[in-house]
Amino acid sequence: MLRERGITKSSLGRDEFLQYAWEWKEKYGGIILQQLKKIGCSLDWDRTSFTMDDEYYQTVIKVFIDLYKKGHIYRGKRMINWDVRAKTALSDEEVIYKEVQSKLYYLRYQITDESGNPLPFSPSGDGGITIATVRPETILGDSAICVNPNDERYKHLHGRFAFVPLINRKIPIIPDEYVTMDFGTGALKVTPAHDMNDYQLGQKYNLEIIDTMNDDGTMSEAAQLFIGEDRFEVRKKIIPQLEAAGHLVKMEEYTNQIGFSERTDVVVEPRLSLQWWVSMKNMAAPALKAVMHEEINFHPAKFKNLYRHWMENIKDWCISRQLWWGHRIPAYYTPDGEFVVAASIEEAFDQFKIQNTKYKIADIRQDDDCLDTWFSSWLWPFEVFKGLSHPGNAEVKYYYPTNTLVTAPEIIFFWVARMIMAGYEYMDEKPFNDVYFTGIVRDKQGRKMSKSLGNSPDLLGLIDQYGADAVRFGIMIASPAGNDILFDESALEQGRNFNNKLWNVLKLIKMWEGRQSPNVDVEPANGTHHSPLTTHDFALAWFENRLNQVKSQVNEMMVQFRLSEALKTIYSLVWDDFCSWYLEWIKPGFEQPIEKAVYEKTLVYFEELMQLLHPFMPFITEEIYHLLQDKKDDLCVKQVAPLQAFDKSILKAGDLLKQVISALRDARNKNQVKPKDTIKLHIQTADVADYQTIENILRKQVNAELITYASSTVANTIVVAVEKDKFFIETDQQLDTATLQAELLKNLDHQKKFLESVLKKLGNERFVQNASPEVVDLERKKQADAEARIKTIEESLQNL
RNA sequence: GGGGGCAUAGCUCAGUUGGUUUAGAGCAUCUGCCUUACAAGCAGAGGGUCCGCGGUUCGAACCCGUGUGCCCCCA
Repeated sequence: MLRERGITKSSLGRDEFLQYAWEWKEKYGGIILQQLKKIGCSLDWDRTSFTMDDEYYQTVIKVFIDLYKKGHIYRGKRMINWDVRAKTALSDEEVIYKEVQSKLYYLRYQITDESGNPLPFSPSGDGGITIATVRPETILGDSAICVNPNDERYKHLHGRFAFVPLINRKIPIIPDEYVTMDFGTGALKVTPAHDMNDYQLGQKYNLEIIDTMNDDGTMSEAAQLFIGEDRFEVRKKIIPQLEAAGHLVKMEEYTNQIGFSERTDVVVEPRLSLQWWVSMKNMAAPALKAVMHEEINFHPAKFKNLYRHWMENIKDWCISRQLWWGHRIPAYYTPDGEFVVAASIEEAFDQFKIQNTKYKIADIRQDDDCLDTWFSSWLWPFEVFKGLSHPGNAEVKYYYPTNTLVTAPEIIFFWVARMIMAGYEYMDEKPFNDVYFTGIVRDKQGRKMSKSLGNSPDLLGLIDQYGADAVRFGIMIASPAGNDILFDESALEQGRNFNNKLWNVLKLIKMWEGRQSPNVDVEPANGTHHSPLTTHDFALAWFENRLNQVKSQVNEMMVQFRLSEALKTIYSLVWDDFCSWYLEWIKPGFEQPIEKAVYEKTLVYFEELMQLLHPFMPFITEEIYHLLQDKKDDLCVKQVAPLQAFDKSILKAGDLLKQVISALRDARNKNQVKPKDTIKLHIQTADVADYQTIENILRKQVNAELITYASSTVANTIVVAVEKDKFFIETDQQLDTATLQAELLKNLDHQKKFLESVLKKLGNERFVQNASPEVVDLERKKQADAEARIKTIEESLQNL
């Protein structure tokens, strides 16, 4: 926003900058809420909260002071990015990395022998070690030379010393795995004051930190040489001097990434500076325990490992940020650098007075830095209910600990871990029971969505294009907990198509609204007696049981946070079981009435399907729920009915029916029987009664004009074997016996191989002895079934 | 440099205590259908040494080891 208006941050004072920041917040902060509403998040929109709200802000400050008093907050040194022109620290976001053509200088240092005496130095002889650097001016701050301990070239030098060229300061040669053997010469100069990584090494080996630079980028007195001259001037000047003294071995062209200040475009200088820290060890202990002992459950659980590793090796938390927007650190300084921590400048001055300060309140200055954004966010689970500003209030008592945190795995340390710590520190209790980690959405190339890449999908645009429910569907179907999802619009298309399907179901059922017949008992062709209620008993009973079964499955999945699986299951229930099977089974003929009982049951089923689907697709399901019948209640608040038991035998019968229908359709297809051509179907089975109950369905589904029961083979027919039963398709079509035979042989081969594998298992004595009886029984059943199928197929082959 | 993860159909991915009729879905592909809810659809089909190797086990996509290739987080 500022950039658009041509304003730079440095041209503004702090107060003016904050004005702009608030303006931005008011304008854009609402956009994300708008998006959440549009995608159907079911939240209490009257109770949004912001960490910079007055009361929350004060709580953050209170917590800082509290932790400081407890001794958990302290000041310590840390490497930061320094802008030598603006003479200010930069946040990481303000550093712009550019690829730069540099030179890599190979410099040779004089070394000592084993007893620490200098070896004679010559540009090529034994008495030296060569390092490579792009910043030769920093050698004046060297504290050590480091080599990889496994590097044969330098093993003899471990424990010896080297001398910094030109100033001859004696520094140790140390071995550490940090050094890469194949970069440069394999020997690294260590300059703790001017390089992040070198600083770490310095800490590890307790090396001297020699700050050779002033805050304006000129050399300091500690450098001994070139004092007061600019770092880049020094780089130019030092090379000829090194060359003259025989230290310069060679120069190479080298491309590297260098950080530039966003504000002044000068090269950023890593610099040690005083920052604020929170010590973490004590707070981490209960937070680690909570997750390891499953008082707090991670979904998926694989993140427990990650969490444990981090918590066991936790480092102190640097909470100061060189920013203006945020919670300003409540530390106050006198001009000579003394400081106190206090809620206001007045309180700070009171503290200074106790220390008999010579300064006036006007001399006191507050810390310029702000707190890390997570230092406010970690209080969220309780302070959002004002649990710290108004301890023990009714809301925090009711809501805390909260149920489930939904968040991204990338902030498991930044946010999740710290909320848990803050929960135990300030509430003496965990902040939530479950943590659900969503996947990170990536683009088709697998890249993370980011503002700078500009590859984030335009959510509102996608909603316009596909609909909110379709977008929700597309994202949820593809994202099991904690796995990244590659954003692919084809999943949204699937969602859109599903919406379309649901509308069409509504359309179909609506067509039946004024077209019901009383329940009739259609006399079946063969005169067998059917139930007095309806000929659709089987379809109704089957779907009702199937619905109850899926409800149980979905319930189980939801409890375990397996959301994408739950959605897939519901999707398949609606599209396959309800639409492709059930509705086709009960659908009356053209302009025929539907039986009242069937119609009413169908309404109930469809409503229940909408309720099952509602959490995933709230808009369309709510709409259909109300369009279907006048309703006083809303799906979004409707309680879910208790789960009901289901009858497995009827589900099995349904599966068999589906299998028979598919097999017969396949046979029709393969024999080029046109969809419109009717067939005569002859069934050879031991269970005639079973087929009679589903005869009407079967006739409709395979377009048969007649179904009879045969006691033996029917000649000149297409033979289809399903389980132990045989089906003979009689048609006017010329039969292609070769194709039929090939099909049967293929099937026979498959069954035989299967039987073979089962027999091999059962023939293994150790299997029969060790496996559980149920498993062995199952194998025996597989054997019997396979043998029966083989017999059927063989008989069919003989008939050809 | 430290840590974590992934590898299953052409593509994107499911597959939870190792045994569920010798692996599932969507998309893509092929065949046949404009069949009065739906062509954004219907009915079918094909497609997989579950990354390589070794081990544990009566039994491994699943557990262990190892190799290879990718990804992420932290520094």
